[in-house]
Amino acid sequence: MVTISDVAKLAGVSLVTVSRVINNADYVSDKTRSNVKKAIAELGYIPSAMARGMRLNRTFTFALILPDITNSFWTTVARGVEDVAQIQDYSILFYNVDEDQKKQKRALETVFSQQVDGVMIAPHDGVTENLKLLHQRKVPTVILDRKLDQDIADWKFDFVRGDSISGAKALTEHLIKLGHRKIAILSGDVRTSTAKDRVSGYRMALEGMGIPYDPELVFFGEYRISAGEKLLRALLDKEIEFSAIFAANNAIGLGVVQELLHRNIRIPDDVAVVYYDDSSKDGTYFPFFTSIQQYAYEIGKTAAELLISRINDRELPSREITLPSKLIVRYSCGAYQKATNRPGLRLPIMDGAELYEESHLIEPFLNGDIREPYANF
Amino acid sequence: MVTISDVAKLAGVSLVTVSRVINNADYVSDKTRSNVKKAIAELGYIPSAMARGMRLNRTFTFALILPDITNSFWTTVARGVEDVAQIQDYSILFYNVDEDQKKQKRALETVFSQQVDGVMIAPHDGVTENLKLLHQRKVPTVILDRKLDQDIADWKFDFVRGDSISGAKALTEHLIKLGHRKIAILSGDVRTSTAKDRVSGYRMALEGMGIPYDPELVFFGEYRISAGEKLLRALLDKEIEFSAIFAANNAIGLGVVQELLHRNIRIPDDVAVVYYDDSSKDGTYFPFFTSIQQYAYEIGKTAAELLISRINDRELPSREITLPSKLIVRYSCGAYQKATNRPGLRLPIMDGAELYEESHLIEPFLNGDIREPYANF
DNA sequence: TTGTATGCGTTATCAC
DNA sequence: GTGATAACGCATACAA
Repeated sequence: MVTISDVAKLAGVSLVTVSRVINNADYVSDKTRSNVKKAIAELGYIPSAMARGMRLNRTFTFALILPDITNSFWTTVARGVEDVAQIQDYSILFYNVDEDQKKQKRALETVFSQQVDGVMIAPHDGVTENLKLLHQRKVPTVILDRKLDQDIADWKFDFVRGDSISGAKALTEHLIKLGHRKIAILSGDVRTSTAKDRVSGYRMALEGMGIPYDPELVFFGEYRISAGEKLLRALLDKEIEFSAIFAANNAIGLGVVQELLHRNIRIPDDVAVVYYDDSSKDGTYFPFFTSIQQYAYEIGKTAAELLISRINDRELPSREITLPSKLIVRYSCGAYQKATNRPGLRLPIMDGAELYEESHLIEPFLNGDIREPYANF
Repeated sequence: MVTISDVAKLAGVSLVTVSRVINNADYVSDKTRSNVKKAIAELGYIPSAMARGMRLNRTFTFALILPDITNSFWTTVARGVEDVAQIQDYSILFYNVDEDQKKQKRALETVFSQQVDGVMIAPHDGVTENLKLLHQRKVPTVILDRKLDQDIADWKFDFVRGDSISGAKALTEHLIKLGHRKIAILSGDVRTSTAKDRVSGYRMALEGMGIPYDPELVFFGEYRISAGEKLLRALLDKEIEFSAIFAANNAIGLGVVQELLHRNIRIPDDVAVVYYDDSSKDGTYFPFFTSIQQYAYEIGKTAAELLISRINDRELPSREITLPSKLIVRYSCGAYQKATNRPGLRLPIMDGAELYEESHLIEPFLNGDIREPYANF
């Protein structure tokens, strides 16, 4: 391995001078500088980030800890993070933790040992010991898309999330307007704030429109395909009446659809399905269902920006940013005309499968700093 | 920050002894050991990976350099990599490079400076200077899903990829069997081997069935949505006859579909569409189109296993693994019955959008080590 | 404008 | 069984 001393030797200067050239600090004569640069090029010298990190106590690396890199919502968040990181010359240590307590813990331990400059995490539950460690060790931290239970006013964490409450409210209201009264909601892990908030929004919509909230129709599980299948089975096993299903994320939605297909239950003839987290910018994923689309890319981008600003100034007050969501309404040809009596965008994908699509930005329900979505999304 | 000396002080031993306890090496008396462990717990000591890395010349980290984390194919590959990494206690430095030469170069430079133990990369083109550096610096490297142009027999790189040639051949043969004779293929960047191989497979299918290969119907561009749109426009601008489109990956497919919708061209009434890289295990992504599904998770998993084995033994001969693909045939209700005169799986998603789906493992065309897909996929 | 000396936190080597 | 010391590659305080 070629080190700074090798360069120094070749250039006939001391290694301090080389260091100065690299960090273009202090005074170095033009001649020395060019000599050193030549030597660097000749040897293909690349400074060791490790040695540098040790000396500076700064690694220009942060950790990104996500529940599931296979889920397009998180993928898009990651993309937002990556784009900012690259511009600012940060590297990303990536960890997939599957909403698994143990994996999250192990990821965080690794992260501590790696001495990253900051952490972005979608925590599994409200507050864990691990999160507390982030606070105690004063690691700059951004909480992605979720809330913490515990009062942590002094923790100096930053938060970026979608507006789950209004999103779920809008989605539920859409179903109610279509005439549904018995709406089942299949949500994620009850410990995640989004799973709870989406149920809250659902409840607000019902009660706001004079429909009683029935706990029998509310299910918590996990944000994964298998959970969607399982929750649907649980719902069917109860043998209670319902005409629509609200899947609290895309994975649950997939599970629901699969299980419905498996049982030969038709959508939307027998049951309507809507879901949260339509992360496709393109609308061809899950093309039949009305859904909530979050500004996932913006969530990632904003989070990375917050993190970097905090790394540069740890005394910043805690910031909390909530981004709005979008309701994507999709009807079949006939249903749309019946409901609205006007034409929409026609998606002639295949015989009889025409589709109308409309998109509505949702009014924020939450107080606080609701940022406008960026124009470039 | 609490260091090994802090622990030593508290435990009343030298830091060497603490190191021994941590790495459970050598002889340490049970009493000392438990004292040290207590001190570690009390202080919440976590060893510094950086210092450790410097001393050992080993970071237990590898780099994963992918074209697009937003694409479900790469996402699934990444997931396979992550799962193995986690089990083997490796961290992953992740870089998104967008098939962009400059970004790839910068990622690799960062990677060198980080002194990762190994690199997994889907290289942008056949051979770049950067890749050569990986060889020269003897960084254990796995090339993901692509081939290199240049002869690199002595480079000791490992390779894991899908069987693009047979996949494309099978997909094209499917179209030919449906009666298509003029099939346009919209492929990726001409410098990526997959873009070329998919065209080769396409050509083999045509010529194998006595249909002349027409270069006018062959387009290279990029593996992204915008390129799909652009290539389709280029195709239409030529005003030549065609009845089917072969999109060489899912992103191009999305672009094609969007542009077709935009122009009110119906699928499959006016033109048939098939595509490569249906990475959804669930079949609800892009549900209308016949497609090739690769064993993306296995590609990632295998790659990580190869990398780790090479890290542990750099003298291993270069290995090349090609995983087969699967042809997912999807018909509309009517088309299926017409074509096969038998029933399939009915997907009653919505009025009139019934769908039949069948899946066929593709016989490998390539010689060499073709591994069976794992059962757990 | 340049160089010398020191230390970041760890582990390998050798000595006791 | 345990400890002193050197070394990994770099950047800084200080000296020249």
